[in-house]
Amino acid sequence: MDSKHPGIMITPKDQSHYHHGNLREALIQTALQILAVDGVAGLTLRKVAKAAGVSHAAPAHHFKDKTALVASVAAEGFRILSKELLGVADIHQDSKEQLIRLVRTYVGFAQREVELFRLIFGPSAPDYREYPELYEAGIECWNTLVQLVITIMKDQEITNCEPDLLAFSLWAHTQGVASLIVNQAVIPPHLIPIKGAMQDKAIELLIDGIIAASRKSKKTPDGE
Amino acid sequence: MDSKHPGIMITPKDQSHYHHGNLREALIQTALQILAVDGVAGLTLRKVAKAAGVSHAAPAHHFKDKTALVASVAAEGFRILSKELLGVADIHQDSKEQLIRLVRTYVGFAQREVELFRLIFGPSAPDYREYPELYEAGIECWNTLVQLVITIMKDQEITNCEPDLLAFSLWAHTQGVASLIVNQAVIPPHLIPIKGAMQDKAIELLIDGIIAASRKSKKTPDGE
DNA sequence: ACGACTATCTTGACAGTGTCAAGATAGTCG
DNA sequence: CGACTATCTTGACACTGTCAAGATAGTCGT
Repeated sequence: MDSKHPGIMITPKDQSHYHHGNLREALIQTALQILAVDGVAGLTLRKVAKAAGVSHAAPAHHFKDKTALVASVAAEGFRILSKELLGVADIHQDSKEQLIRLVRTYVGFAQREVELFRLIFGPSAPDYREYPELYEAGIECWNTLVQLVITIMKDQEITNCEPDLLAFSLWAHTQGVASLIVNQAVIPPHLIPIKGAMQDKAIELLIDGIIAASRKSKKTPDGE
Repeated sequence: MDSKHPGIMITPKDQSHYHHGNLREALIQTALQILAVDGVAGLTLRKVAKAAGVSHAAPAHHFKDKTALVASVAAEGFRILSKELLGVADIHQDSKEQLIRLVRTYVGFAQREVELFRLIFGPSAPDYREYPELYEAGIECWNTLVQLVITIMKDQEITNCEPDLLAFSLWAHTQGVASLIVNQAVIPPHLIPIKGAMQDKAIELLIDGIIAASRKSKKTPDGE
């Protein structure tokens, strides 16, 4: 048990500090690492405390609850995701390609940071209404997404729906793909080898659909 | 605490049985009710045992683990979902309408049985490879979905993609919508009032997209 | 420089959790 | 009727989150 997290120990930078120095941040980072190894179920306050080199009750002085710590970890997750999504925007290219890239980045994040993704979008996610930090990080992530979608819509001259709506639809689809993959949804065995291909196809289907729908509505404008 | 589950007590049908009679099934049903009230986090072996009127270690003789019980509960959830989806097939009507109905049913299930949905598709879901009962129930649910999609594809003369692929795409999208709603994903406040409308629009977008993509490919067949 | 004062961390305790071992009980079969 | 098995109970264990009380270190007023 002890040897399971060999390099995970996060020690204060300045040993002279009896007071850890920046325990709050250290706890979050430690929690992130433990989460990645042991999953949501294995993320324990006491384990985090021990790995950070403090007593089991030390976290209480920086986080009211275990939930509060989880909220901060989730917020950190949102920030990481935001950053990755922003990276997509930097690459200038065909906007349909960019859209696909966007989705791939999202799904890629989910696959790479499985447990973090589960934490953020799963049942263990804290109520964001109670944690402003989490809320802000989440909204920033959403805004990043919408901003990208708006750019792409201009490019593709899609005008038949609002950016928010399109972003939501895209988000839902992406979220679904990621969720099904990450949470190991029950998929027939003969489909498992081509799961990756299916995922790509599913994305294309949606994007083509959006564009096609936009073209259609340009010819036959629908007031609704 | 005791008064929180007033009518939840599931007692043996035949009082004369010291041996509960059918404790296994009773535990699953009790767990379903506790799950609905207290959520995944509140689903406790001891609580289930007490509500079923047996000692805290009694479940061990019917379920190897807590996870094993959860697996059975999840399997039951899949069966409920399957049944509801099948109900959609019974209603004969325009197949696009049927497709929308299908998605609505799925999302409706997620909204009505929030905690059960979280259990099935969340991190707490047991590995289906270890629980044949769960696997079978899941596959049956998937097959139900595919069967419906095949019917609809025939109706709409969609031939440019395999049913499995379309089903997966549809499933992913639906799963995403349900997941975002159920797990209270961070959504900007100004969008919350129109969340329902967005959900409907998102579905339509996908379905229109699929159909449009099918039409397109009929005119310009793409070998890939 | 010295004594309050506060922030930070430790120690110890508590109820609640899942799980295991050992014993009690009831139904079944030879 | 006695052995046998399935089923359930009791008691214990390590582990969890949380709280209260005390110890420690840094800061500030005087």
